[in-house]
Amino acid sequence: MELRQLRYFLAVARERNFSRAAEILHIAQPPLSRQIQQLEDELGVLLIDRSSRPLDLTEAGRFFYEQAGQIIARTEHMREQTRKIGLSKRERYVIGCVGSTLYGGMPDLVRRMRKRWPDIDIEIREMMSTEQVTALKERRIDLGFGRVRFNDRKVERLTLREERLVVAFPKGHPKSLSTEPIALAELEGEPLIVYPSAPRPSFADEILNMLTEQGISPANVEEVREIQTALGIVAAGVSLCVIPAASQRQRPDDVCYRTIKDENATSPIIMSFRRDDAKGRIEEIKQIIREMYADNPPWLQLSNVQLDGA
Amino acid sequence: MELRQLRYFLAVARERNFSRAAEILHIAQPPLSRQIQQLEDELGVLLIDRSSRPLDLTEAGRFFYEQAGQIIARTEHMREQTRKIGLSKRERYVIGCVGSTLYGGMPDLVRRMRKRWPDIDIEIREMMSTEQVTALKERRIDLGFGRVRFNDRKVERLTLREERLVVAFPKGHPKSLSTEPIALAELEGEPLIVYPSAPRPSFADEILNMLTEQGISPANVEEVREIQTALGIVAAGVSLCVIPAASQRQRPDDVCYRTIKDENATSPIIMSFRRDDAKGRIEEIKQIIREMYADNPPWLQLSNVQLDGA
DNA sequence: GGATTTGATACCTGAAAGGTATAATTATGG
DNA sequence: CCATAATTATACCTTTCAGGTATCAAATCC
Repeated sequence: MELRQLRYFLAVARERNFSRAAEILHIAQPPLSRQIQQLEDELGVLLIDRSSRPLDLTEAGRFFYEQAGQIIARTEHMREQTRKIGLSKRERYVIGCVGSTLYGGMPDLVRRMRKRWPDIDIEIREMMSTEQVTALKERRIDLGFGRVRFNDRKVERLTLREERLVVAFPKGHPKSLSTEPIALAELEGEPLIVYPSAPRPSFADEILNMLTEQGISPANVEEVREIQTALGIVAAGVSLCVIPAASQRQRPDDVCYRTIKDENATSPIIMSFRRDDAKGRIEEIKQIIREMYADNPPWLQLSNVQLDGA
Repeated sequence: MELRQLRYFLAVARERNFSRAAEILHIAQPPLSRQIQQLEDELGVLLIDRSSRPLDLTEAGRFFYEQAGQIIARTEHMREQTRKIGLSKRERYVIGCVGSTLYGGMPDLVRRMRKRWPDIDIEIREMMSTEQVTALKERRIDLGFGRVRFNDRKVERLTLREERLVVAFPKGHPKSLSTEPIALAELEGEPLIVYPSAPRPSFADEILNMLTEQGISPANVEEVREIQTALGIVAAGVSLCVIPAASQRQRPDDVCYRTIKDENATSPIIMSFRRDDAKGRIEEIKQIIREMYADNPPWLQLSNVQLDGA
C-alpha cells in the first residue's frame, strides 16, 4: 500500500467516476483503474461497487475513505510541521506524559516553563510510561511524566507524589451506594477490568501486582487498550475498574467512584529525564516544581475532586 | 512522499545505520540512501545528522520519526479493519457527532441501540456539525449529532434540546468572582476566543452571530481549532470563551465558568439523518430517545454540572 | 434498442526503484 | 597524527512498475 493509492482512491470516491477522477489527478483513466484494482487485491476486499452508476462505495470502501482521508491530511500536516521545525532556529523541548497526568499540575508546569523560556517551543506528547524511557534515550522527548516505576542506567526518575487509587462502579452497583472509602479486599471475587493492555509493564500490571501481593483475586480480569473503554465497560455494568483519583473526571455521570482505604493503594507520578541531558534545564525545572509545591502544596492534586478520602 | 519512504526512514532511524537498515529492509544500501535523500529534498530539511557515528537524528528528524511511526501504524490498522469490514456480513451503523455531545445522553443512547440491535456494529466518529451533512449524504454516517443549524433537502434535522451557554474565565478574573449567571452584555469590550476555526459555518459563527445580533462587540476575537486550545488560552489568562454547558468538564480546575443569563443564549443539540434512509431504523431510534426522555427527563443534561442557572 | 458514457483489458513506453562497483568520509588504534 | 576499518555517497547499469494509447465491454439513458 502506498500513499499514491490512497490519493487515487480518495479522488475516485469523491468523484464517483474514474474518468473524471483521472482528469483531476492528471493521469489517464486505465492506470487509475489499475491502481485501485491493485489496492483492492492487496486488501482482499472490494472498495467500490462498479455495478451501479454513479459508482457507489462498499461498506468497506466507506470506512477506507474516512481513514485514508485522515491519513493523507496527517502526512501533509507532518510535512509542513517538519519543514517548520527544520527551518526554525528555536529550541524545542518535548514532554511525554501519560493521559492521567495531563490534569492537575502539569498544565500549570508547562505554563510556567513557557513563561520562563519564551523562546523555546514546548510540546506535550501523550505516551505510555514505558515508552517514555526509550523516547528519552533516543532524545525524542526531554522530560517524562508517568506512573510506572522502572530502572534504567541512563534515565533518572523522581517521584513527585503518590496519588490515591479509586474503584469505579457502575451506577446502581450494591457497593456503590456508600461514598465512604472502600477496602481493597472488597474487590475479591468481583469482575475487574484493567488498562492499558500494551505496552507492558503498564498501569494494568501495577494494579494486578498490588492485588496479588494482598492475596486478592478478582473473578475475571479483562484488559482493554485505554481508560475510556475501561470506564465505558464499567458504565455498561459489566465490571469494576481501579483508576488513579485524577482520572475520575473522565466520566463523572454514569460511573460511581470510591477511594480505596488502604494506605499503600497509591499510584506514583514519576518525572523522568536523561542523566546526561545536554539542554541543562532539569535543575531549573525542579526549582519550578518546588515553587509550585510552595504555591499550592498538594501538587497535582485536583481542586474539586474529593481525594484521599478526607 | 510515499509510505515506502516513511518505512525506510523508520528503519534507518531505529538502526542509526544505513547499511544495517538496508539489510533489514532486504534492499541494498545505496538505494536506501537515495530514498532518504529524496525525502529530505522534498521536505527541504535534513532529517539525519550524518556527521557523527552512530548517526543522529536532527530535531526535525526526531519529530518526523514520531509522526511517521504513527502514520505507518495507522495505515496498518486501516488495512486490517477494512479487510474485517469487507469480509464480515454484519451491518454497520455509524454515528457522527461533535465532541461536546459525547457526554450526557449520547453514550446511553448508543448503549440502548447496542442492546436493541446486538447484531449491528455501532461506531461513533467525531465530526464537525457541517461535515455531518455531507457525510450523511455520502452514506459515510447514518446518524449525526451536532450544534449548527443547516438546511439541506436530503437531510432531516431534529432539535433534541437547547443547552445553556456558559462563559469561561481565567481564575482570578474580576468577573469570575461571582458564580451567579452573567449577562451576555458583559462580554462587551472583553477579548474573546472562539472555536472551531474550520470548517465554516461552525459553533464559532453561532457565537459571533449571537453577539452581533445583540449589538455586543468583544475587544478582539481570536479563532482556534479546538476547545482544548481555547480553554488553554483562557486558563493562561489571555481571553474569555463561550462554550456549551456540557463542555465545562473539559477543564474544571484552572478555569471558572458562569452560565449566561439571557434566555436565548443557548446552543441546540441537533440530530440529523438521511430523508431516504434505507436502513429504516430512524423511527425506532426516535422511540428510544422518547424512552430516554421518559426515564430521565432533561435528556443530555449533566448530573453534576450546574445548568440552566437554576 | 441503439447511442453514449464509462470502466476494463491488452500492450507499449518511460520514469524511477533497486543493484554493483567504487570513491569519499568518519571514526579508531597505534 | 597517520593508517586502517567501517560506513555513507556517487556513478552507472538493470529491472520493475507506473503511466499512456487503443480498444473492447458494460451500463445507463433517451
